[in-house]
Amino acid sequence: MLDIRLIREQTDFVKSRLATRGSDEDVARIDEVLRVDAERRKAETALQQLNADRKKLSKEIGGKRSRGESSEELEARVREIGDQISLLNEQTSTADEQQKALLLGIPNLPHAAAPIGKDASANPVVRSWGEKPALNTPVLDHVALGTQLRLFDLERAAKLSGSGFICFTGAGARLERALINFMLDLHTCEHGYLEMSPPFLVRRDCMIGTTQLPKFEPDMYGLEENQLFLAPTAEVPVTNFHREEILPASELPKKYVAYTPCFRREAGSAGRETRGIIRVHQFDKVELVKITAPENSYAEHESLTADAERVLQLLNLHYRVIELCTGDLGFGSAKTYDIEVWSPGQQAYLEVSSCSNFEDFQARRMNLRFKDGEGKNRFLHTLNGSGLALPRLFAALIETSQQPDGSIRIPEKLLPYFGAAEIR
RNA sequence: GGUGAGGUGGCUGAGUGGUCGAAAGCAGCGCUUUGCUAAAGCGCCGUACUCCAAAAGGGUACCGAGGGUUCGAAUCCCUCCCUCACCGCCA
Repeated sequence: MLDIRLIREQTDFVKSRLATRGSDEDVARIDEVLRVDAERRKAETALQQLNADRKKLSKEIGGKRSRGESSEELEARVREIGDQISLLNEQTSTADEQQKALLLGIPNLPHAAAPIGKDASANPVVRSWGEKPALNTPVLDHVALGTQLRLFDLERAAKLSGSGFICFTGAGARLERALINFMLDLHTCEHGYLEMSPPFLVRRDCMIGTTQLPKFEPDMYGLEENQLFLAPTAEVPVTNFHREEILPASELPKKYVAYTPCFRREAGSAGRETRGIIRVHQFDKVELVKITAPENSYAEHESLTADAERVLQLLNLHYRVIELCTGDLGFGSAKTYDIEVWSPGQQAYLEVSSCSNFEDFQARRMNLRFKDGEGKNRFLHTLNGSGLALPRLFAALIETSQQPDGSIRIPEKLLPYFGAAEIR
């Protein structure tokens, strides 16, 4: 959520930053929100005056009554004021709700240095690591490999839950578990994150806090009766863990890592990148979340991205890092790096992590603050990134590690977790 | 799921219709005095919104949330949420 004061006081700046995202609608919403804001404040000022009058007169009535004097005339006047108050009350709360709804629908301002561009084709490659493996056999993709070695069963999974679900089996299930444990250990023991195992079902307020709602409700799984949502990412429960809190500066930065399954409708993505286990309705992910003072958030963003990259380096998988241009940037993000691992089977880079700095955009929505050195309450900055998302990592890993005889060689770092050197 | 008890400021805890944004204590900050691994005294000490060109200074709202009664609600009524205890059920 953008600061209404910033919108009021630096309207042109806000508009020009928003315009880089490429949506005229967002820019138009600024005028709309300013109009409603002016209305709201006008009504509120009048309301406050009336409240003050009523308060004063009511006290006078109290005084008169205790002295045994008549207060009928005053009471009539206050009753009149009361009527006006309830009218204005409605006006202010309507304007207030309108303003809030508008603000919730306006995306974050891209960072000043963000590459300008219309869509994903304009995302610059920031760096790449390793090289595409030279596989001399006919290269199998993860679906062929997985089927052949019985690592997962997509057909039977469909029997359980429909298309877009995975059921890992045997060595595949074990490899999934090994990867999760490997990543959790890496981030907790070497990168200093605190492990968390949060609920997967979260309340509506949390989904608003981390910007999944209200705008992206069609993409979420919800449980109508009790107003809970299946978290599409651990970002939601973990970031909201401190919602509505004022953290002491001494406790910053907060660094959390959590493994959770993630649930996404992926509405409208049918047929796009849907082969095998690349885009599914439920997948596992290890997520990194940081809550920091504003001064440090960009440094923390770099190190968070590096922490996620480390997973691929240790597994010896070729990847590249791209920065999202203004037109491709997520709704709440000011700056995002995507980490893309190389998939030999698809001859393409697959996104396995998206590392974002939301600045205070989420913190405002969840009223997440800290006490700074001067004792003032200020909004924190929140960041997150996958570290990493599993199915795609799984796919790239087995494709990269395939041997001429059709077996898969397990990377050295995974041996303690997997317990065998190969899958055949 | 049932029954009961509760939800007040950073914490503890008063307050059952009128000068209560809220006593008191603790913690915190500042000053004074004495002086030494501390004590005493005094003062300050919530958040949000809003008015004013700004500062100074006003104002309004907030006692779990939302409604209602009333001239006036922390205080009375209703609904909901949460916490605790006991019972039931249960991985």
